[in-house]
Amino acid sequence: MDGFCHTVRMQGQTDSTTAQDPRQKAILKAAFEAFSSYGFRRTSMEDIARGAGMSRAALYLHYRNKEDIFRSLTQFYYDDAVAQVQAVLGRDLPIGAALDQAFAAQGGQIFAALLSSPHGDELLDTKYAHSADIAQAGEARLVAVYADWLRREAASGRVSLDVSAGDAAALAGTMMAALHGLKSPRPSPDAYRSAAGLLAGVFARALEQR
Amino acid sequence: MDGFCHTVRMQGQTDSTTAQDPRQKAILKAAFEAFSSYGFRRTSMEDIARGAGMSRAALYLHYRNKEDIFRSLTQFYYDDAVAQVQAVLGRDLPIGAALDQAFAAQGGQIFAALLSSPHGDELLDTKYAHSADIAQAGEARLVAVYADWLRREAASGRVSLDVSAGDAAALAGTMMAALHGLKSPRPSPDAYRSAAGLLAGVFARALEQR
DNA sequence: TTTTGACAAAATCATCGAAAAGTGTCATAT
DNA sequence: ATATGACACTTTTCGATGATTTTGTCAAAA
Repeated sequence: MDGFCHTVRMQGQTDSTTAQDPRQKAILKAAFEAFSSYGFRRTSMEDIARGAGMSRAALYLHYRNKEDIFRSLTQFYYDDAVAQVQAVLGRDLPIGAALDQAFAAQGGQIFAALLSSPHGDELLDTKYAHSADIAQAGEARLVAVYADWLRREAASGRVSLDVSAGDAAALAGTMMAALHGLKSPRPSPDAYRSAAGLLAGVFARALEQR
Repeated sequence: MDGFCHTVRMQGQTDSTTAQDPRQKAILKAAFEAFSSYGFRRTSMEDIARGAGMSRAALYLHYRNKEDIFRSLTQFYYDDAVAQVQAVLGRDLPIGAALDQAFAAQGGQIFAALLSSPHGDELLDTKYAHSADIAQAGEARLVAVYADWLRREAASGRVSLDVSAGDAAALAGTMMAALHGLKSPRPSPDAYRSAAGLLAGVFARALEQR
């Protein structure tokens, strides 16, 4: 597991900060390891501190408490996902390939690994309980990224928004929801990838200007 | 809430029987009311018996226990959903209308109301814990119904299965999963209907022979 | 400055027994 | 035939207890 080196922007109680700091990176990484093997409740600050190579007291110099760390991790995931999807969709690929790669980039990330861990259920609860706001904002950002892309492609005449009567946001929202649905049977990464690819093909065909 | 008058077929521990019997109908209806307002755990056999206008002892003449009642309710939902979807898809409508009506018929039913009740989470857990087999079989039946329809339409040249390389079952499965995804944000019935309609349009466009 | 050991406060856990509620199955009454 | 009251049994609930763990914040050491 790698990739804990991007910019993380906090909100609400959590201060605005970055994970550029190698210490923060180490903490998030240690927290990820601990959460995915023990779950949220069973992970103590001691566990995380030890994993990050520091004392528990030092940990409190960086994060207010366990919830704060989890929220930061959630924020990190969405920042990462948004960046990746944005990168893919900015690459001016054919519709089908763009959606396929965007879906893949979005699915195979940090949080997905967390949620498919042995304690996935509890971590999902935790996500809703402690970072519902971040998740909601993150989903909204993702929807916005897809919607922008749809509008761009529509403007250049490569896609038609007739399906949603021109409403790019509604279409993007439905795309996201449908994509989430593929995760409900807790499929293997491979099965998920293939279903996501199929779904990408469906949306591509539905959108292509004929 | 109405519609407890169809044939219910049990399996496993549950005996094969029907809900034609007005008593059974009354029991299922009472159970539905109780489950949706108290949740599964907090609903006692006494509650259901009273709601169905009989003594608790009489209830045991019809169902082995609470789990049995819940399983029967699950079975009832799927039988109903399959019948409705089958009816819609047998009506030889245009692709878009067929999917739209099928999605609607499938979503606005008994179980959907249960799961969007105040105790939706617990009831969802209950469903997985006590009737995962029925749910899985039901989902499979639904997928099969859609897959059959896809094959029929493909044979008559009205749809193309190119998106899934000719695999009707995979396509049907992805359709179902995507449809499930629309429920994750716990939308209002109206919002769900509109998202389902949009999704139906997307699949219709992707499938239409051009 | 930066980190930590140590402390007090808080939360969690296991255990207990008594009270309450719920379950399943009779013998009996309608 | 059906349905029910009543009985024995099991499960849940609750409050109280103390041991244990965890948390958050210091003053002090490196």
